Amino acid sequence: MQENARFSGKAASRRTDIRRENERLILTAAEKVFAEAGYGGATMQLIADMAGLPKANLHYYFATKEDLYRRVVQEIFEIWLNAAASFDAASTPAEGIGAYIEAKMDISRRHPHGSKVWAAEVMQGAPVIQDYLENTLRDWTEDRARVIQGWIDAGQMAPVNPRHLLYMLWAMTQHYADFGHQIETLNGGAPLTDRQWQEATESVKTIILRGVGLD
Amino acid sequence: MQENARFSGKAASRRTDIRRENERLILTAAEKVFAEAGYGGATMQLIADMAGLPKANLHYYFATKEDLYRRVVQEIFEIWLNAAASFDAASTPAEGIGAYIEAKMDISRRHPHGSKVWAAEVMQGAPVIQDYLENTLRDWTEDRARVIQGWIDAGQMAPVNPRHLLYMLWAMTQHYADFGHQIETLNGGAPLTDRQWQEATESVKTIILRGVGLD
DNA sequence: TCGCATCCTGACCGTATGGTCAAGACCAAA
DNA sequence: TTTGGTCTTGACCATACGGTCAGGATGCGA
Repeated sequence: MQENARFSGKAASRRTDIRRENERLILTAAEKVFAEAGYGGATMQLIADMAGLPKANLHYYFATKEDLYRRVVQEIFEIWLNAAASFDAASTPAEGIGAYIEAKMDISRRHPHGSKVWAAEVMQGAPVIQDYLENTLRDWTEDRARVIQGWIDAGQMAPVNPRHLLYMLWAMTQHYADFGHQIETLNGGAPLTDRQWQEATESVKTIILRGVGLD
Repeated sequence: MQENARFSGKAASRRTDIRRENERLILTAAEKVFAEAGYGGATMQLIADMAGLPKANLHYYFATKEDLYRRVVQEIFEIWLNAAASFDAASTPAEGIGAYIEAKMDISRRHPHGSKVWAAEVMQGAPVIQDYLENTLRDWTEDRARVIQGWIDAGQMAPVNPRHLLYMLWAMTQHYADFGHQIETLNGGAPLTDRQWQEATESVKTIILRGVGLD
C-alpha cells in the first residue's frame, strides 16, 4: 500500500515476503483444520502446529480465530466466482454448462477443504458470510438464471427452472469435495484416480446436458 | 427387557414413559443443536436448555456427548435406508428412480437437521460412523448399482455409471436440506413453500429422468 | 553502526466446557 | 408403610481454549 512497494523493483522486500509467506502458511493450515474439525472443533493450537508456528504467532497475523476463519471462507468463495468465467465465455448452452461443470469439478478436486468449510458455514446458517449470500451470490445467481432463461426462450434448451438447475450443478459438483470421504470409502478406500475423476465429470456432464435437452 | 413389560398391558409403565419421553426430548434438541453449531460448537448446556432439562439430566440418559451424537447420526442414517424401499418396490427404472427422488426430497424437507449432522460427520472423515460407511452403506450401494446396471443391460435406460448416478441423487436431494439456508436466502429470505418444494422435486426428477433416457 | 519498525514467542489469564457426585424426590411393588 | 430401584439436580472439578503481553530477535533504511 505504501509507495515503497513501487520502488522495490521486481522482488518484494524481505519483510513483505515473510508476511505473505506466513499468512499463506497459516491460511493453508487453517483451511485444512477448519474442514476436518469444523469451526468449533478447530483450535488455534492445532492450526499453529500444522503451520509449524507458535500459537502466539498466529494471533500476530490474525487477530482472532474468527478473522482467520472469515479469510478462509472468502477465499473459496472467490475461487467459485471466478469459475463463472467458463459459464459466461460460452456461446452455446452446452458449451457454457459443460465448461462450468468441468471448472467446478476441477475446483472440488483441487480445493476440497475450502469447499467443506463453505458447506459447514452455510449449514450453520452462514453466521459470518450472510452478506455474501444476500449480495454477491444473489446477484450472481440472478444474472445466470437470466442467461439460462434466455437460452430457453430462444429454444436452445429444454424448459427447466434455471434456479433449480443451478442448485443441481452446485450440489453435484461440490458433493465430490464435501462427501469425498464417503465416495472414497465406497471406492474401496482409495481416492479417485485421474481416470475416475474424469469419469465422474463425464457422468455429470452427460446426465445434466441430456437432462436439459442438450445431447 | 424385563418380563414386566409383557405384563404391563397396553400402556407402558410410567417409568418407561418418562425414559422414552426424555430421550426423545434430548435427541430432538441435540439434532438441532449439532446441526446448527457442529459437534465441536455444540454444548451440552445448549442442548439441555433447548430440551428444557438440567444438564446433569442429559448425562443420566446419555453418558457422554459422543454417545448422544452417535445416536443422532444413526437415526438419520436409518431414515435414509428406509427410503430405499421406494427404490426397490418399483418395477420400472423411471418409477424406481422417481420414487427415490421423491422420498429423499421429502426427507430433506422433514429432517433438515439430521441431514446436516450427517453431512458434517462425513465431511470430517466420519470419525464415529466409518463402520456404517464400510459395511451397511457399501453393501446398500453395491446392491442398487447392480439393479441399475440390470436396467441398463436390459436396454431400459441409457448407459450411465450407476455409482455416479447414485452420488448425483444423493447430492441433489440432500442439497435442499444441507444448503437450505442458502436456498432460502436466494429465495428472498423466505423458506420454500409447498409449491416450491414440489417444483424443486419436479425439476430434479425431470432433469435426472431425461438425463438417463427415461422421458 | 545506529535506530526504529516488524516479527517472534514462552508464559500467563479468565472463562467455558464435559463430566462427576452425593443427596434427595419420585414411583411402584410387596 | 416399607423398600429398592429410577429419576433429578445444584454444586463442583479438572482441563482446554482463545486471547494477551512483555521482552527479545531480526531486518533494513539512514
